[in-house]
Amino acid sequence: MVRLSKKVEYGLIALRHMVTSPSGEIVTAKEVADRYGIPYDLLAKVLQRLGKAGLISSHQGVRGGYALVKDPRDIPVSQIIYAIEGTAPVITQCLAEGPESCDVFNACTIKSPLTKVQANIDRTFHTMMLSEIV
Amino acid sequence: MVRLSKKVEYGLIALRHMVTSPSGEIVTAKEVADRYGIPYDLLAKVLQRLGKAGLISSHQGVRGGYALVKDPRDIPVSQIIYAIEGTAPVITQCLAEGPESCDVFNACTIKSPLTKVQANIDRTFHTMMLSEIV
DNA sequence: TTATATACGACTAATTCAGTCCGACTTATG
DNA sequence: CATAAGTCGGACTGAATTAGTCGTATATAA
Repeated sequence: MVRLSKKVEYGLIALRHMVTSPSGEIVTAKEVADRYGIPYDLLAKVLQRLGKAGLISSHQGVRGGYALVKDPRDIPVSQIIYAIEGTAPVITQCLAEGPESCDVFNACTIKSPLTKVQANIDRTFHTMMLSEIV
Repeated sequence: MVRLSKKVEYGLIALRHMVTSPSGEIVTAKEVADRYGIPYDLLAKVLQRLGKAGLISSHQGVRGGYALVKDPRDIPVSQIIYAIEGTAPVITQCLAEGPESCDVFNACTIKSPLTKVQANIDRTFHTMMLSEIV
């Protein structure tokens, strides 16, 4: 399975929504959830993580919400995924968590070749910017 | 999560083993399982699927086993994944199973842009050949 | 005839993901 | 200063996927 999580999908939808909104406008989690039929609680958590990662700014209290602060051309998809999932998109466990996590590590013959595949994946997600997702 | 399944990892290890074995030599599931510390039953199933897909030949009975029949330079990784998983590596459900599978489909604004990312992934797995995994 | 293999489906266990719930904190506004 | 509208964040549950196991059938070399 090589699939983006729902959280990432929801995050991208929300970010795209912000990109296409009037510049600097604050948008709430509820608005986005209603607009796109996304579970509110889940989306809220996703936006919080994007906020903590500094990809968007968050404003608490009445009339609070989230807003884009960076140029979408400067936000690679890889960064979005990392902010939401806490890990980069990595195709094997040992590449993600190190040798200890794999109980075939010593006998494994493919980890080195697979770094080539991984490099391509990296490039894909690093090159694609939020601005291209519109 | 963007990760190859254990089945695919095991399949790649086994295929690599065959590629590096003396040409045309028959290798059994047990051999490979022991050699690399892979669960036998699981590996057996993986090899059966690779056999059914025609990527390797299978031989039943005493002194049976599996052998490479194609040039590893003609076997793209995408084909290996498809043979083992039954599906191509696709980053969203709606790209894999069609609109019905997604309950946000109509409101979803990112499916079209994501096809660009998908195209890169496709190219990566389609371009990388088994011969490069050695 | 027997030992050694693959073939294949059903099943269970473990892990991950999606989604929900709840209480706390922040702040604009009447 | 009370209240409503927001974010913040952890704990929890249920669903889905993946990993691994088991049993039985079938093929075949010796």
